[in-house]
Amino acid sequence: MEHLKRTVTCGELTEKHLDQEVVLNGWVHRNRDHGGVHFVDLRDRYGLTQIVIDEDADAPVREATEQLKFEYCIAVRGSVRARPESMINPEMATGKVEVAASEITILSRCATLPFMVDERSDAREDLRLKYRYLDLRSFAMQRKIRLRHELMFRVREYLHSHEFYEIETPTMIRSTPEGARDFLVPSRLHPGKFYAMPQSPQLFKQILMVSGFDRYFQLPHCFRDEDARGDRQPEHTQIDIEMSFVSRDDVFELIEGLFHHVFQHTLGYELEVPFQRYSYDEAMNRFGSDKPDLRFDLELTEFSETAVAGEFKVFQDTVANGGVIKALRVPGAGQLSRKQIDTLEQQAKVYGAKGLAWMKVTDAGLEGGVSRFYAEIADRIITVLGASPGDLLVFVGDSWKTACTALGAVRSKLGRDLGLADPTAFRFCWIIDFPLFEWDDEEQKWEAAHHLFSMPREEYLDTLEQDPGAVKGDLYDLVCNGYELASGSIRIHDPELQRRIFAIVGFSLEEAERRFGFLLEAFRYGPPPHGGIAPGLDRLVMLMAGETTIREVIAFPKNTVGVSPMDDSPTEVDPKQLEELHLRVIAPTENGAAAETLKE
RNA sequence: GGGGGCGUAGCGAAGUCGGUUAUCGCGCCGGCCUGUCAAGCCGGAGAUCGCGGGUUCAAUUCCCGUCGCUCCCGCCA
Repeated sequence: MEHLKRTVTCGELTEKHLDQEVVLNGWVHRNRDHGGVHFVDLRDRYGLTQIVIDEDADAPVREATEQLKFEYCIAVRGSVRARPESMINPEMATGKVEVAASEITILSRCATLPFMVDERSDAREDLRLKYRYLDLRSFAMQRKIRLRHELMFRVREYLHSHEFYEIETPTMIRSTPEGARDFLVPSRLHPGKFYAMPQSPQLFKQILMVSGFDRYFQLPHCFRDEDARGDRQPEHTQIDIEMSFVSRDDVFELIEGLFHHVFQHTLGYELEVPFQRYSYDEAMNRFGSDKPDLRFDLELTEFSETAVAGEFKVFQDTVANGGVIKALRVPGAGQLSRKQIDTLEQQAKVYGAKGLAWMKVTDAGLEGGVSRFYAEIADRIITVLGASPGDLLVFVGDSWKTACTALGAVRSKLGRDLGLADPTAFRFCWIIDFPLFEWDDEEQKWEAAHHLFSMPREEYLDTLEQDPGAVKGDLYDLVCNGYELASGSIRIHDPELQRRIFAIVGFSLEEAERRFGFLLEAFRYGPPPHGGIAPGLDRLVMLMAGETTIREVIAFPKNTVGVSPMDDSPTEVDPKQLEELHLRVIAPTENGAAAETLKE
């Protein structure tokens, strides 16, 4: 190999290298045999270089050339020469030169490919995942993986320069069933006992604060056994951050600086900081989402008061029963067909709306849909909504949350369908003042909206128990282009306050002790006030790469059913392994009644 | 757990309101070709139309079921 080792890469040759003898290593990207002269585009991570095998090349070179096929891994020795003027390829970084081969060695051969290693390859995703190593050879994938690396590097660079320590926490921890389902790891040494894979290093990073490492970060893998989506899969990476002696604004300032740094150095994109802030209530009211896409306007309007002045009984009843009516004015969408409006309604229904009322604004006033109920107050409606002829007005009446969410979904759909969002823009915002508790209808009890360790806003401290639903927490999300990119909070460090929170969600002291005893114990020893945040690294890279699934920016992702098509995990295991772990597999029955069998 | 979409050669697609030999591009195999860069030209091989069942003289096409992938709701930061 010594003799064949590359002296240059496939991306760097220019006129400066003319007449030099070089050795290149790489893969056969293209192979153009003209009978006499023969071209090979040689590819590596760094680019493409055209190799020329002249007709009068030595016999061994010609022989090797004949054998070349796509994706053969080869070494080429040759001299750099200028391409004839008319043969310059301006599309290629190395397009002004070529390498005249004097020696070609086949390092390894490649079987017939399941798909081409090519930007234009549009193989199905499951096939790409099965042959991920081939997929990753494409420049498109290499760019994304490189972006991911650059981002991780810049994150480390920035946080290091701001006095943060990168500290690893365990990947096998105690199961603290709260939030998502845990992935479990059976213990061989302790029959019947299990570790859990962390859903996040939450408790450990808080304990690191108790330890006095007042600025911590980590890029940990986090595991959640829940159904996957485009923007989430069982295993993801966080930029986990925790700081002591800080308020919310300190966390915001740090993150804004971090993101500004990262965007500047990876994409050359100048992020606007500080980010805009919206309370949860305001975001829901104006955009119908706690992760609004701010790249386009379209804002919801409160319409309850106006609605009751009309004669549409459905809306009147909704308001009478404590619900609200939300309106969305869509400028210039008056020409949408009945069918298109139907698809908007479908979208609203997916999010729980019973229907989508609509009217069109014309020169004559209001037309179509529910307009006949509002003929009397048409002018008022037009004024309230600031509407003008050609607009489409759509409405949802329901509970506040459902009305906002459903109409917000319509807003998002319109944004997509009408192409309202600038695809090259990154519009960040903070969503703050989330409710601390949510009422769980099924269990008939209060639940932590985020997690149990978030601090209530100071003004609610005296009234926590009276009206948990009204309590806002010192909780915050970072949102970009309609995606939740991070979430965090200022934590509770007062054991007494922590106990009150546990009580509200119905944890007895014993229960709390059993689940989080080690944290509570740690908090007996002078815990500092602290808070933190955890941006999702995969989603961030996904957005930066202009992708819509995080699978595109993970080297070896799982598919939507949690399978890794390349290594075909998960798999059954050897009975011996199960025995050692003191486990027995109970096959699921048809109606999933495995639990029954288990209990006996 | 629920809803939508997709499944036809190694890959990507077309087709089929039931009817002869299932079409195209890429790739693959063979040949030709001295300047291409998604090279070109000529020829060839390659498909139980996801799987199972049903209806029918006849099913890739219609019906039922099932599996796989994907998007979404639920779930989940």
